[in-house]
Amino acid sequence: MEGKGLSKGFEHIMRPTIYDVAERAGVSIATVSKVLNNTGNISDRTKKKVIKVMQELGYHPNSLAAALTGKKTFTIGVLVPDIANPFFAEVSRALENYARETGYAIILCSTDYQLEREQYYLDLLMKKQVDGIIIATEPKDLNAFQTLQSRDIPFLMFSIDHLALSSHVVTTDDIRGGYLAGRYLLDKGHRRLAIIAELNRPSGRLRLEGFRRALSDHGIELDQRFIINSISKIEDAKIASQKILHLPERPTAVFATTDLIAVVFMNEARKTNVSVPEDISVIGFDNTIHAEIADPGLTTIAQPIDELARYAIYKLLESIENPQIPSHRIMLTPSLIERESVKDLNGHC
Amino acid sequence: MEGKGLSKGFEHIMRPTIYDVAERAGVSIATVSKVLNNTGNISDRTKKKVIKVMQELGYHPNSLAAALTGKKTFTIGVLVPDIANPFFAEVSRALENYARETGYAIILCSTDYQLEREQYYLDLLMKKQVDGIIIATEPKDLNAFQTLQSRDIPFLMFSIDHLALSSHVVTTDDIRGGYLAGRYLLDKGHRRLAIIAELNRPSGRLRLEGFRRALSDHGIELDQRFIINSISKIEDAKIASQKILHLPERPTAVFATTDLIAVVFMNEARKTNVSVPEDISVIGFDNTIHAEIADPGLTTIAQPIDELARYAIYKLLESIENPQIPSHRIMLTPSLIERESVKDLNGHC
DNA sequence: ACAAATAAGTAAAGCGCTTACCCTTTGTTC
DNA sequence: GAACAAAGGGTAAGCGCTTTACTTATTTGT
Repeated sequence: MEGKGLSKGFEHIMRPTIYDVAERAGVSIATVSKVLNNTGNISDRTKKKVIKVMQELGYHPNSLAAALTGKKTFTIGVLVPDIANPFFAEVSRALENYARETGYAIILCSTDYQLEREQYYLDLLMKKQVDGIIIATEPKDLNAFQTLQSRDIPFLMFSIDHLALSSHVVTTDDIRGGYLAGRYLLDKGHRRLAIIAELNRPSGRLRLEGFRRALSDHGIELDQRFIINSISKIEDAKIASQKILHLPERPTAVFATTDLIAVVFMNEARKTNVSVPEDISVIGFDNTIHAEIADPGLTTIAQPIDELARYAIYKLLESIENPQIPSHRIMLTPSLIERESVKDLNGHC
Repeated sequence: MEGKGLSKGFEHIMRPTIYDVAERAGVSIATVSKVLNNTGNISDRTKKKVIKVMQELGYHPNSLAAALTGKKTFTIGVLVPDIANPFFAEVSRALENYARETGYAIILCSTDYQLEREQYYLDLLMKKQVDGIIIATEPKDLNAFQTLQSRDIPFLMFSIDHLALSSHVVTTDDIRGGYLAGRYLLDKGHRRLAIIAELNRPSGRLRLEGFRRALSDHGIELDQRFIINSISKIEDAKIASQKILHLPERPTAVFATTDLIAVVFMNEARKTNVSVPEDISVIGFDNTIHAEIADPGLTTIAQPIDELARYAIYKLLESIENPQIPSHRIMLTPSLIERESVKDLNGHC
């Protein structure tokens, strides 16, 4: 036993180990381990004594060593494209919260939309032996994911989907979201509708699809010229907004597939002396802080972030416990948050 | 050597270890370790062979095991109060970015302003043997930090400071920031100035202090009634804004100590038919996306987030390498981002 | 051509913990 | 009070890697 514990005279620099606790408590390391994990049969008296010593020594078990034997690190990796994007910031927050509740920590990886970083991080997470991975970046390189599959690392696609991958998926029903937006505008009496969509992203296209269906269910075909493409960045959104504002026959309502685009549109409208919602109505998507802070408040489709996160953690942990479970895809329904950016045209007929 | 590697017939479930690589490459594990870390003397031929085998096996070294011997985990913990707050989201992004560049991963912990979570996370991070910790939450419980000190875990306070703690500190010079805001408004000819400040936070009070000094340097005393307290939340900010808007003698300019407050103020002003910047000028602090997206664009004091993050990582790694280095406090100067929310009164004299 | 120097590898001892598996005490039952 | 079962605790073998100390193969100088 001698020689395993604290080197004498170096107490201040060596962190105490299980040997130190054992020695000082006059028990074996097995006993200490058992009180640590509440396993085996240990008398109350011994337990108390050991715990007391741990506190005296300021002992914190080394979870690395534990993981090396126990096989679990209680860490999960989360891959997002951009943590500074309010949507992903909210997502991270929610994921982190549920992870904590179940005793897991999160390694956050922001890929900045770069494929190479995606690879780098996936590699890193594997090296760090995370117990599972949540992926919220659009998969560019299927290879990397196939590696995950083949190495039996549980993972889950969050808020995105890929047909080539048979993994767990937790996502918002974007089609339904788009439908919801369309339906709402129609209900409010709007007939000439435009959309600014992120056509380069699957979710943007799905939202468009839902929107289109809402209209066609109502006997209206979405005019091709009223579909404007834009990525969710301020400059791009400005350009797209101006296109809409200068359309020969201006629509009475616009559906923007992200709140950011919607807010930028509202600003551009104001600059062009077009008032929201008096002259033109706007509806967004995501219900980020932008929607809440905007003036007038932005009516928007809310992704059920908290629910998504809860399911994601739940499903992931489930498949960590039992990798055999066949993969599910869970699609949660978004909901409409009504604020003041859509005018009710019905009173005016 | 036999018996250490892959259990036959279980190749698909056991991840390959250094033993498997060694066996298959016909070398010892020491050799494999050396090519892995590029240490020692290994011939090119052997190196190539080993690398080839690693690829064939899809071998990823277990960094836990490495950390258990090598003493470093290449992981740092980051404690923020709320990852969904745009400022901290940006901070996390920047920190993560610099950490990645230096080969470190980040465990992100969002305390949600709760003391108990702070403790929980600090404990977790110690268990996970992080190499260092960056703390961006205001220290409520000095005890916990003292533990860090006593256990010789390098840590660094980010964008906050505490006089009782002698640790590394990287922060924005809030006083100078407030001064900058005041100076700018004065330069633009404003004399009747108000401030909405987070008086419950040190940074808010320092910004107020700087603002006050700018005025007094100019022979103006900041009127006590023109100092409004508010936390940085929409509802609170609305109330504070209304107080200002209904002041008997309305100020010509307002300094809000966060962008969120500033933007809410702009919205409230608009609702009250007070136009920004025509009737009242506004200047914010932080230069978050809110400022950029606002209409009119919000003139604001930018915290040098990227620089702060760079220094923070740099300093932390430095003290990981060499814990003897005496603690420094680095204060970076904020800068003014000019947009359209402040009117120049000078032309009108 | 041969010792000295250097290059290329290996064996083995941990790192701090978990976990079979084993050995003592006690208490229990008839 | 003999026989047996828990309860309480200890021993020791790893987990996958790094590293020191050491052996053996290959150059190099003269």
